[in-house]
Amino acid sequence: MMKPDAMTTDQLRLRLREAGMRPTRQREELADLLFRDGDRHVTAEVLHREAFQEGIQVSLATVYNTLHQFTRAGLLREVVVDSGRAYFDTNTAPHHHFFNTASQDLTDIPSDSVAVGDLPLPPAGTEIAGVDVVIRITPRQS
Amino acid sequence: MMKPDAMTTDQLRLRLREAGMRPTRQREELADLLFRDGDRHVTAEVLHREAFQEGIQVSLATVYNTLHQFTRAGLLREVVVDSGRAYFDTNTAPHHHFFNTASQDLTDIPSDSVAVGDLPLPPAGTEIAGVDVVIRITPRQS
DNA sequence: ATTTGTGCAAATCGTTTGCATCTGA
DNA sequence: TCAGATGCAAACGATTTGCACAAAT
Repeated sequence: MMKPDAMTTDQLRLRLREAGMRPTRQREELADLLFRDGDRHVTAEVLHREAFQEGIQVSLATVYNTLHQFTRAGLLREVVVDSGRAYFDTNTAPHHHFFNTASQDLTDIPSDSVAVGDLPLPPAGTEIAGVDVVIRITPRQS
Repeated sequence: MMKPDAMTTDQLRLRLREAGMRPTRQREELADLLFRDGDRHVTAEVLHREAFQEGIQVSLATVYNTLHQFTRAGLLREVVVDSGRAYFDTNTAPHHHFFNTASQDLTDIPSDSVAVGDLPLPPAGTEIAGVDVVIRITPRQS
């Protein structure tokens, strides 16, 4: 059973090639981790630890490089929810997020369940590059 | 001519007291910088430099402490738009932001010009703590 | 007098970079 | 072969912290 945005190894190698990246062992293994199980939200640290646990040998610096290269290639999207660490989302389609401030957990909001109405006109000389909606959630106290 | 959310020194000292903070010289001077001219969006670095230029003597560590204490006291709101530095907004009312990714400039969006429709139900066991909308803008190319 | 705040420098955290070494085409 | 990728450690920028000193109640 395959999630809609999962990719085969071949598709992935092709995308890397198209983005001018060689399909190296590290990039393929990280890509597999990222994309094999559908939507994921990772930090560099988390991905690095996970790779280590799976026996994938890759340095933290390479994880950072790879996350940014994948982002440039359109395979990932960076999500800003914390002014202290960067999150990367394997779902590159426009959508928004819940961020649990207690657990630091980032999850997608089903794309049709938040309607942002008319956007305001951007300031003169600028244009809109993207719209991010983050709903901050906390454990319910009761 | 006074902006609606400007505060007198006395009002401010009272708010500090209510929040359990002593009105010290540094806190009063930083508060004056922050609140005397209406809405502002500052980083710790920017506020520290500005204080220095005005001859206010205060360390960067104290600026950080003060920004967080003011935030806890409800005088400021932290705005997350960059996964590398923290911005603080003197406008604590619910509203949203433009963030110019080229100039790193943060500005308010008039509160009525973005309507976020029905909010989705938060995941089980959680409740909504806040909704942030950030419209990323770039200089218009043309 | 006692508590709280401040400043400094050092520590920490996430992230980036320089450079020698390795690897894929 | 050789441009490009990796790993490591050092550099980095933002932020926090420990602790001696100063200021507020």
